[in-house]
Amino acid sequence: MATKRLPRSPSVDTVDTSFLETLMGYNARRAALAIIAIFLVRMKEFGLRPVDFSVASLITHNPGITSRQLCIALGILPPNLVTLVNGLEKRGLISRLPHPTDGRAMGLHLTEQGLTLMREAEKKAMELEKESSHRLTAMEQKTLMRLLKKVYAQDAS
Amino acid sequence: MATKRLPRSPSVDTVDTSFLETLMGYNARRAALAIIAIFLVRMKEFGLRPVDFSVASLITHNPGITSRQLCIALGILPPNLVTLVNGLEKRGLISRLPHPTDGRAMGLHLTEQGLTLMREAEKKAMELEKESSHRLTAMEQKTLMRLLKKVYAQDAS
DNA sequence: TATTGTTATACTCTATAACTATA
DNA sequence: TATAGTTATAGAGTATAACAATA
Repeated sequence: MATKRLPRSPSVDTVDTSFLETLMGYNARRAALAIIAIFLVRMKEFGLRPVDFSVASLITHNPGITSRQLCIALGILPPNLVTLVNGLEKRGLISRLPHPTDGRAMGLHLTEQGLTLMREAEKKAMELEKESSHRLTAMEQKTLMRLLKKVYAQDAS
Repeated sequence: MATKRLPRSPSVDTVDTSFLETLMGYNARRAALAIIAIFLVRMKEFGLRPVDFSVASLITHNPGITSRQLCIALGILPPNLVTLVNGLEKRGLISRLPHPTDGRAMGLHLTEQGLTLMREAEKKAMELEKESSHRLTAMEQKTLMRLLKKVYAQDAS
């Protein structure tokens, strides 16, 4: 067996991330994950992950919304929404009522228990805003919100 | 028109998403997903998903970087990075060389093939910027980038 | 004793095909 | 024929525990 000498690689002292930081996708993903990380911790008491919360919130503000409408609004695929809705129903937070005009569809509604929980959960979610963007001024927060909406506008993904 | 009968579940004509849209996390996630969706399609020719690209890009600009450094910089857990690095190595894009001072670590480097691919991939990634934020002015893009960095600054997640 | 890299593994998230009942 | 909801399932993504080699 011949002795094979491998070249040694120079070590990196501080990692240069400057190129990645020029990419909008990288920055948007990092920012979203940072905010979601806070959300996960603070909303744990309600047993609501970000998507559960989004679904429940849309039902809150759109009584009688259908699964299909939820899927389109949130970019969730129908098979994956089933699990989410079933979970909320099993916890007694929502109920399914027959749709007034479409016999295939079901209208989703909050129960009294669901309403009580969502009132608290949405209040907490609003409080989290301060924590999520505490490094930004009020004006910067408003600007960031507007620009983010502009980025994903017209998108149904 | 006949008399309207009170339905058990009123239907929703247009979905009201106004509350969710007041939340930074919701907007940030939607924006990030919209950009990533474009990335997935356009970078398919290179066989690089967002995380593969991030790993390969950091190796490009930090020759000799270790797995541990990659994990910290990108918020990836060590066991999950192994699969990513193995994939890049099996494709002949990167190679592992012994670390100059730490016998436990390996320095990661691009191969010639990897360098050729990453030059094209990073060029394409920069072109994607126009597509990702074409609804924003140059000034707005600069502002958005700055504010996003401010949101996730000091975060290692 | 602590750290780097790794294996094994489990759990969540996301995606596709196909079925049912209604339209 | 098309659509709403569902089932089953496969593939990504992400998490923890534990181990070998080295510091």
